[in-house]
Amino acid sequence: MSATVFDIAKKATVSIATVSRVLNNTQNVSHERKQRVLAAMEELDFQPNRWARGMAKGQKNQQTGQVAMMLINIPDRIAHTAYTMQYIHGVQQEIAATGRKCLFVTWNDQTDGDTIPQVLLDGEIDGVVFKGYPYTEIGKQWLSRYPRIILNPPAAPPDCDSAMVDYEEGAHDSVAYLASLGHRRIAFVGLPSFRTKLLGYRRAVEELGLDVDEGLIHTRNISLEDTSQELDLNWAIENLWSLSKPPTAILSNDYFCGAIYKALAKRGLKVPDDVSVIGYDNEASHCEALIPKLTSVDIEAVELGRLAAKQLLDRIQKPQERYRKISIRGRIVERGSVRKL
Amino acid sequence: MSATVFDIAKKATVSIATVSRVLNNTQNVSHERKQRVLAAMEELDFQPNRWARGMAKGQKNQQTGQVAMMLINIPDRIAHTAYTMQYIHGVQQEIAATGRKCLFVTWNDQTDGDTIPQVLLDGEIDGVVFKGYPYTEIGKQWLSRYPRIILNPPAAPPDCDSAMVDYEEGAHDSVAYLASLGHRRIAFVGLPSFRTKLLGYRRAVEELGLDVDEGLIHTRNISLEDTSQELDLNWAIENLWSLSKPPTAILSNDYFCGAIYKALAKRGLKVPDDVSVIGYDNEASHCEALIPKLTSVDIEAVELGRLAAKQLLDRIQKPQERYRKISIRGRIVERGSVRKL
DNA sequence: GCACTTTCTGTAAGCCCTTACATTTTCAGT
DNA sequence: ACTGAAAATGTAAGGGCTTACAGAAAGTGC
Repeated sequence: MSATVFDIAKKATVSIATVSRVLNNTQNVSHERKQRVLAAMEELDFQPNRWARGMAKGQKNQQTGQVAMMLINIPDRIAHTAYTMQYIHGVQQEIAATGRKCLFVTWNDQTDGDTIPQVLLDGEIDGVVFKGYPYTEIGKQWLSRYPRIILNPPAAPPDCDSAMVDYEEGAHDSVAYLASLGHRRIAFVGLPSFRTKLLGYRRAVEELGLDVDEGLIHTRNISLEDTSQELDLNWAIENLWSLSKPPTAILSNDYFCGAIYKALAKRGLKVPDDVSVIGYDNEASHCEALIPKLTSVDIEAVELGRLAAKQLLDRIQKPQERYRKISIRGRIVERGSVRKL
Repeated sequence: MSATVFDIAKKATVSIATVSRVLNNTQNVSHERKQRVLAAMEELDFQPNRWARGMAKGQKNQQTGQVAMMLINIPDRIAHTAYTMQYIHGVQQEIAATGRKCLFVTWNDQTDGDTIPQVLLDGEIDGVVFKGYPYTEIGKQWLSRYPRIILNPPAAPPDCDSAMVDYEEGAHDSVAYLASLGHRRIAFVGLPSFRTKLLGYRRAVEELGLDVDEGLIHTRNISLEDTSQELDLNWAIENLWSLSKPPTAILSNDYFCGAIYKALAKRGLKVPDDVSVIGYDNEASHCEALIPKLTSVDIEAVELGRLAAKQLLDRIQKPQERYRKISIRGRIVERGSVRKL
């Protein structure tokens, strides 16, 4: 049996109210009595019962002070990356900064079936920042009971806040960056799903009066499988270099740049001497493994996590306001794959 | 104001005891009344107040059902990596599997000063899995109040459980693996701090009767700074190839292998045709960025996290038992940097 | 129908705090 | 020394639930 306020009060010969006041530092208590109480607490190893506290605080404290960071149906391949870690870290930092706590939850319909995470079930959270979606109806329902914000979905959902990576501006900025170094013919290599990036690319090319040439744009379902990927990118590079005027720089994704380097090397082209290459995502260990190290657009995942958490906290206060879509502009991290023309 | 048992009782015209019995399914309640109660709950959207419940249940329920996963004084460079993510994921999985919840906490003496994380302060956790140490005395004290386990410290501390990556076996296994492919002269390149790995290396070399040659072992304070690192590893490779019989394989760390590839290339040596290279840590995006992709020893971080959490849960049950040091053997992930001799 | 067991149900006490309100003490200003 | 305000302290009322205990209803065997 652990000590209660009564035990402390008796030991320190004060009233329970005084004990409580010392405990919460709410009102003036004479120095001498305070010491007595503190001493008694120390001696009896007093641990206030948190349920009793919660109960006594009553309505005023309906918030649990806990927020969940959820990874929903994220395959390990994606979950186990630096930027997922960054998201989580950002979220946690912001939550901790307000004295709240961050629960980390993974939820996988494949493995868990219809099991709803315990956290949602017993409602010990005020809201959730999540990445990915639940597949099941029942899962969606449970999630929708809480104030929430989704991290970087392909498209902002209509029924909650979202925090997006601004791929358009990122692509725009990297084109502008290359242009500022004198590049006029910039290739775009990516998947057809890179629509937003392509938008940014086109806008920048137009704004800056660079060479417009559809031949410079290669979007194709590049295989994620290694060997085919190399073939795909080889093909892309061959096409680019069969243009009457080949590009002097290539815009792509970190993930493809290894194969791009290789394809360029095959044609005897050196990075960055002959061609500048700029990636996207700034997956550090990837970029730094390449030789030369890859210049890339950082998506600012930590900051995005922080903003998302901040927005969630706002949302918890004001459940009624219109849903917001916040987005964040990336930042170019210079390494060794781009040179001045 | 949300509904209470009284409201339900009134609505269903039963006593609060009956409501409670339905809620907890503890005693027989006639079918008819049970239905009435259930209906009333549904209608009033009854959510039992968890503080009141905790309070009423009293002692029987002293566990909070929450466990913290803490990153203490881990610099971002290390925190934002795939394997940190894997640790966390493993810990979370195991904790969730027992119906508990996982709090994610970062704690940084540099930025936070003497601030103790809220989680420790209000004791809403049953234990903690942590990576890194608090620097301050007061921090250590707070941490030591809880059942805990440390993830992969340089050395197992005497005052808590620890979960270690078995670098010795990992190094041993990779030597054995190379030996099984016909390699007899295997170089070891790393930092002086790679003592455990070196132990495994030597043991394997001896066990398997491979060439013993101190010249094959290069431990030196390789710089973490890019350009110097290249110089350091260049120097290592030069030394190795100035031996009368150079190695046919190199054992190192993922992080150094980029520069090792480059140094080898400089001497006209191709990986894996002329030299096999095997890394350590299996940082996927790093290994896969290299060309050829790097074969590496996976530290099984997810599994280690899981084991650590499991051990912690045990520890919480049996606080008195001797501290344990659990360790886990890695697994070689084959990619393209090793070939049969 | 009676005595007795078994099953249900209700009353009320208690879990351990916080805090409104009442009371006592302290202290400045006269 | 006396007054009134400010500071310190204490008393007691909950807060929403569980559960021991007692009492009512239903079921059993004769």
